[in-house]
Amino acid sequence: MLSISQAAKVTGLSVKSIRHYEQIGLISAPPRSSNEYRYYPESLIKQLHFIKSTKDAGFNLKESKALLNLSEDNERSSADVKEIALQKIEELEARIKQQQTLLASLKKITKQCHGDKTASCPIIDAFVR
Amino acid sequence: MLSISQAAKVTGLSVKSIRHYEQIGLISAPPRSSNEYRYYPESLIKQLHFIKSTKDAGFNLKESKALLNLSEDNERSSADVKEIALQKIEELEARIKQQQTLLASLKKITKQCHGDKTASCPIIDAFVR
DNA sequence: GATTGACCTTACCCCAAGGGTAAAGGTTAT
DNA sequence: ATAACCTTTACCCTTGGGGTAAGGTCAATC
Repeated sequence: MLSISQAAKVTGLSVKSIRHYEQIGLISAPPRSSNEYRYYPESLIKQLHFIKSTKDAGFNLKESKALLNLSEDNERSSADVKEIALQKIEELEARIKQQQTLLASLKKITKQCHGDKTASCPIIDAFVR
Repeated sequence: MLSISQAAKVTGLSVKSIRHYEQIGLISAPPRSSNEYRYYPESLIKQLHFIKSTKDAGFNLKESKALLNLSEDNERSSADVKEIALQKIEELEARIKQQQTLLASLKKITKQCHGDKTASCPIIDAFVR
């Protein structure tokens, strides 16, 4: 049974995050020792590992929760999992595309700026219209 | 002199945003009529337009503030403006790159999932480790 | 036995950039 | 006068925690 700081260390999460996940019901409350300290059995450590992985993969906590539920559901169909993943892929693609558009236009106007001591500035001009 | 909803309409901002910008000191407080309604002179409308443009270009409010200050500073050097823009470009490039990495690995593991009625799922497996 | 440092607890405020809603009051047109 | 719409302040909500305070606990050293 690991203490919360040990759980944080092995999972790569912060102590604060772990408490937070408990508070929002992402993981269930761990058992407490007589001094009210939280202690994490293997099953919870595994869940925390799982959440860390999904977070690293770009999912938010709500999605992590859904994935965690599916991971523990023996009756699941992989189609349900794949749907969540495909949705995230679409979302990522859209976000990337939008940022690429922003980047391109910002680069374009920035290139035209001399970047010297004079006040004349095409970047500012682009925003003034 | 435009009312706040008229100001919102012409700038493309929301009423809520305009009040928010005032509250955080991004724009100065507009004059009020005897009934305490805010009224926006041309100068403020121009500032709001400017902020909308910078926001659309991907800058956050703090950066918008800095750019707005520079836009009104006759003593500015375009180098200062360009520095902010270049910084944002770097930031965008880094974010895009990171998301592309995420996207690539997510696509890779997702492709391996059959997405059928069986429980077997390489996506879940990737998160369990 | 006492102290020290590291750990734990709850509870509160904070970030960005507003959205939503309520309660109250003002304006405009019919 | 009444409806429809506008404005005001004020408060709570969002995401994913970070920071900090005040207090309790534990293990080790003196």
